[in-house]
Amino acid sequence: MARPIDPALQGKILEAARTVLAEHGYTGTRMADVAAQAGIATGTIYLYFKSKDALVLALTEDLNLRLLTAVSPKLAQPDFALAIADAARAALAVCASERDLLKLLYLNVGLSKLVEMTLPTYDLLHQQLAATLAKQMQAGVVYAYDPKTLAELLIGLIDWTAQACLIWGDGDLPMYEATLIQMLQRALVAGDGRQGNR
Amino acid sequence: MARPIDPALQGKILEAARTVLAEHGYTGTRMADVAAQAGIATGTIYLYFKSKDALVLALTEDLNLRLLTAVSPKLAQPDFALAIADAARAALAVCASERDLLKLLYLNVGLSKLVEMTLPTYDLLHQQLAATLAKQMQAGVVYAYDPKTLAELLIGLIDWTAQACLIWGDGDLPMYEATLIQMLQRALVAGDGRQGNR
Amino acid sequence: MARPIDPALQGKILEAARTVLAEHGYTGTRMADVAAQAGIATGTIYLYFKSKDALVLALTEDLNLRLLTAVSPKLAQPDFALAIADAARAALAVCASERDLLKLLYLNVGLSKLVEMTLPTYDLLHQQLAATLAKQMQAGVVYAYDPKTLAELLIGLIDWTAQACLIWGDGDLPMYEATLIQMLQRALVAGDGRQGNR
Amino acid sequence: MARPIDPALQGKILEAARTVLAEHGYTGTRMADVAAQAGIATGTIYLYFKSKDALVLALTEDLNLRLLTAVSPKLAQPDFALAIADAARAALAVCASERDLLKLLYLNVGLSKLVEMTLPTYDLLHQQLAATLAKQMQAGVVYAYDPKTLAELLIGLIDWTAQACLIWGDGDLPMYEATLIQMLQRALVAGDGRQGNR
DNA sequence: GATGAATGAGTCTTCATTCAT
DNA sequence: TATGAATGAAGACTCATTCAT
Repeated sequence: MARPIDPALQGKILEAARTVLAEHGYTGTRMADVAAQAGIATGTIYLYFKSKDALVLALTEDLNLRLLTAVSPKLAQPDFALAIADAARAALAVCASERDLLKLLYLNVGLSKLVEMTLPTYDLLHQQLAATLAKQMQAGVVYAYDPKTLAELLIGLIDWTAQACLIWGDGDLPMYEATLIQMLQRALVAGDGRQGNR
Repeated sequence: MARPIDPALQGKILEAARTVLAEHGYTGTRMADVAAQAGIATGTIYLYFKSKDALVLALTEDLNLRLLTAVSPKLAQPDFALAIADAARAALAVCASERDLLKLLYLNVGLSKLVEMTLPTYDLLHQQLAATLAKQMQAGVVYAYDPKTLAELLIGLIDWTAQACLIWGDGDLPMYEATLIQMLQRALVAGDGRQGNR
Repeated sequence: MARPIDPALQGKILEAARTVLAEHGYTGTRMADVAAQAGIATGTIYLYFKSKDALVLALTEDLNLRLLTAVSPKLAQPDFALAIADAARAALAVCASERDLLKLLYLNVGLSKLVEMTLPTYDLLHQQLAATLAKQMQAGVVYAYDPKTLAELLIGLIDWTAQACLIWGDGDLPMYEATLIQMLQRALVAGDGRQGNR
Repeated sequence: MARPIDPALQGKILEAARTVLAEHGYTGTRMADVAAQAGIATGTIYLYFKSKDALVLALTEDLNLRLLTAVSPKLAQPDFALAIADAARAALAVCASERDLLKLLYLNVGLSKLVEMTLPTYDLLHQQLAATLAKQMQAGVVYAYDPKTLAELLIGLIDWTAQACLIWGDGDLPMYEATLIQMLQRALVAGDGRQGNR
């Protein structure tokens, strides 16, 4: 047997891609650059990723997965006001730790493909959030909205907050975080359900 | 390009660019295609726009200007709850009428330049909204937030709503509109400040 | 590759190469495909053949050898008119049985190398034919020509017939065969030397 | 109006292509080389030819056309034995004058496309020859053969002669020519129809 | 001003070949 | 000996931009 295919190398390539893409953007990044950054030959990339697009797509899925993993458990908390706050913080934290990637994906992509394929992890997050919201609405904790639409807007709001702060803004995360969480709690939590949890 | 030779032709080019870009995306659009769509020669475009990027940028500014024009007067209303609702509706209406353009700008652009240059009309809108919010906070109508951060998040939320509904979603604008406006009013309007606004 | 380690495997590779080459042509065939067809690893091919070109060349030699083996005894017959007919038939039969290979070698090769290296088996056939013709000319059986030139043209004519019938044509071998043999006999056999050629 | 498309340039490109291809073969020729040889930019070639293959194909058609033009009038002569001789000589002369091109097309092409598309000029020649042969058969001048098959084999024989002499051989055209013409006349012309035409 | 032919830099991807295992 | 992952050179083609007319 020759060298077995190296799972670590895939990660290495993703890492290299992230670095170079963050620096030069999608169009500005050459596969050769990624290879060089990863310390491998150009052709090797194609053993792990079908194309440049596929490589970037994998990066996107990776980010979505991290978000899902971070946010999901927070949402499960019984105290919903707290759940909102924690989930928002968790999401922003992931985004902050992946600022470069975020910057790339939201600004430089230009992958029309990205649009057409619904990313599975995004859907998972959306469904979970909608379900949680629906339950809390029935419990009277959350104002009555259309759960699916609301879930969509909430994800977008958090997403945007991350962008506004980390991409265009000054990175003053606490300020954005506080504003976001207050907005969310007031917009969602009915009655006196919210007691000044920061 | 500075002083357009023929303003009508410039408009024609912008219109053509919008059509082709909406169809094929930024990368997929060739200047020759735009020229063909406009019924002119390729080189002529360069008499009106310095580059492909400049052309797309002009399109963006155009959209932003329409948004500013539509939203600005609504915000000036004395009843803030109403102002919010009207402004949101106006913004969504503009986006809906420019669905093609919106789709392009948010998904296919990939203009790294876009990031670096702050769009003047965006700033105008942002400042006006922040000022309005600040005033209403002092008046006790709006909860206390950081006005600039809040303005940013609100713009993003509306922006996202437009995208979620018109780009990814099913275009069921009333549903999204209602959800958005309720969220905004609950998140912003303090006390009993909101009375049965539609 | 010099002294094949495993002759059976070498044959297996040749067989696989023929199959894949016939299907996809020279340029369209990847060494990996040949390996897959042979059920071995890519690198293994290089233990038996120095390069892709060498592999194809070996295939060519193989065909030439078969032709030589089939045609040679026929030419040795005393009745020259019969010899011609039999030799032509034998050559066409070999070609017909190797149609795939023929197709490849004549159409898709593109090996500039092929030109520069005189194929030894081709030379053998050519020399034998020229010698036979010279002898028959001296015996007055065959018209006077330049033996070597004539031999060359005859080989070419037979070769072409095979191509015309099997590659471009409809494969109606009997028709081509009859036409070819009549042509050959009339062009070659002097006087009434030809009796009852089939 | 900008520069009008230049028909002369197309010829210039073909000429350049022929030169470079004859020197380096199909695979060995880069479009950039052709452009350089023609004194133009690489991209310009693509204004006149869709692809590398199309360029080579055009060259082939060109050669076929020259052959047709040269051979066609010769075949129309009343004295068929003379017609054969003249046609063969004309064909060989064209091939000789295009030796480089011939060399390329027959040896280095590897264009599977070439096979699949029946070249129209080839068909023309084939049909004309078959018709002439059929007429002469009815007149008793030519032995009875299947006209279409015979036409095919004759073209091939001439073609091969050109190759054998000009590509692989020593270029001693008169010898090949004489051998070819004698073969043709003996194979075709019935009775005493042939009187010592050289 | 308008034209559109010409430019030519730029890069993704393939695949024959190698070599560590 | 066999493997097949890794290599990396190589090139056709595109298309934004220019400029001669």
